[in-house]
Amino acid sequence: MLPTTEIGEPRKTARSQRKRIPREERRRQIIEAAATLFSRKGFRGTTTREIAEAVGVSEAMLFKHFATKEELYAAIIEAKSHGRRVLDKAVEAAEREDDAEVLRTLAREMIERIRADPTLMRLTYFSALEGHALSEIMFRSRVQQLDDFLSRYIAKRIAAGAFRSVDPLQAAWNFIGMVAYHLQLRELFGQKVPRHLTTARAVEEMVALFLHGVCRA
Amino acid sequence: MLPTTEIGEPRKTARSQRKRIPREERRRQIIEAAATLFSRKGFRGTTTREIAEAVGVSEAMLFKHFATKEELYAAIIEAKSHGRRVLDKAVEAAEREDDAEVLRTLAREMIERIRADPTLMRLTYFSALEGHALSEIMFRSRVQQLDDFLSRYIAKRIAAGAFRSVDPLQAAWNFIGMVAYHLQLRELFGQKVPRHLTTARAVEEMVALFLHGVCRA
DNA sequence: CGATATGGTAATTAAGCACTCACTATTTAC
DNA sequence: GTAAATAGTGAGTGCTTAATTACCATATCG
Repeated sequence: MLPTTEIGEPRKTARSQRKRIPREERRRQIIEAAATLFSRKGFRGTTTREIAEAVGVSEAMLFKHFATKEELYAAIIEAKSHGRRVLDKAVEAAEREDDAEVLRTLAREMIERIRADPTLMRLTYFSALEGHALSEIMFRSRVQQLDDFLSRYIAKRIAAGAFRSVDPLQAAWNFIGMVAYHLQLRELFGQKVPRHLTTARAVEEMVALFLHGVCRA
Repeated sequence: MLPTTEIGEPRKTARSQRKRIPREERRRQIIEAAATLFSRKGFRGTTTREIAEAVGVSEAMLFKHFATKEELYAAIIEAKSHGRRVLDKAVEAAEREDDAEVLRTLAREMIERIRADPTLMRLTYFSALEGHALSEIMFRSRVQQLDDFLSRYIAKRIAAGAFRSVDPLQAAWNFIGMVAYHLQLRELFGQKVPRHLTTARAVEEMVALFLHGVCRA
């Protein structure tokens, strides 16, 4: 309403020790903050103002980096989707044909990574539910490579005569499903778990069930 | 701005064949429409206007029935949470100690119901992600009773010497996890599935894997 | 019939939203 | 030092949203 000249304007040049931060780093900060917020409250549930506050800059700054909120979202997917692969360690065990170790490592890696930072998991669920086109990219790059790796491994072990003749893809889904449900219960639904059921114990049960389940009877 | 008297007011009494519908039925209509929309676009992603339009009624009407959007949400949970139990048929098989049939029925029921109407599943995910306090109620009433039933059944079969001595709760989670992941892939992530992997086939693979996995070797 | 409760609406309000603009401060390059 | 480039902002804009208000229409019952 009133022109800004109204107030005495104590232009605190001295106080304005605004941190001038190089472009790329600011960009990373924004992506990081936005990812956390989106994963907690969803795309629609997060305001650009909140993101700006979390970073400690003005909203206008966000839009200097990303023309739209949507574009910021895309940048997050882009940044998060090609992280290190979950299965580096498992590949090693697979070469030695150490079945139990392959499964154990796979499960542990999945669980450890997601527990350390549930952002990506939640973001993926949110995207899928909100029907974001980008959810597919996220999903493909993360989950599907697991399916591929494990189902191929199973197929190989069947060919080698070590496993029964099950459907490799379905078998892979079955194992990954156990792990995924474990994570879902704990990270998403906050399910209370009896004390004796440690993560390690749970993983061993999954591996044992699976291996007993597929071994040639 | 202008007083409403400005326009000639063509009070179309004749055209206003407004359907006067009894209170309770309207209420149900609203809940049904809102549930569908919330499940598709989330609580925050759905506007009261959309809901009103879907019902074919003005927004004001919604607020005559439910003081706030939040209250409408609560009513949905209330209405949806005590549906028929998923496990009526499985209980029967459990009494005959027909292991394969127990698991098969359980899996089939879960899959059939959710495919027939994914509303509840999606609503549950949304609530959990959006951190709605009500998600717990939904989750408890729906998922947890499955866990309870199956883990008790497994415990019984271990005691009877039919199954290996696994952890009953973890084993139950393992099986339900397989089914849940199956649903998640198809209903949430729209995963393409090879033609030979019909639902029936998938269920049989799950049951076989589980039973081979827990039978006393 | 007329009084009354009830189903229904159009129009409005106040807040919140993504996004813009005109401008200021701080570097960096010459 | 000065100029060009770059990091940054306060104060909007116009639109959408949940929620309200003030008023209409129809059914029911004495």
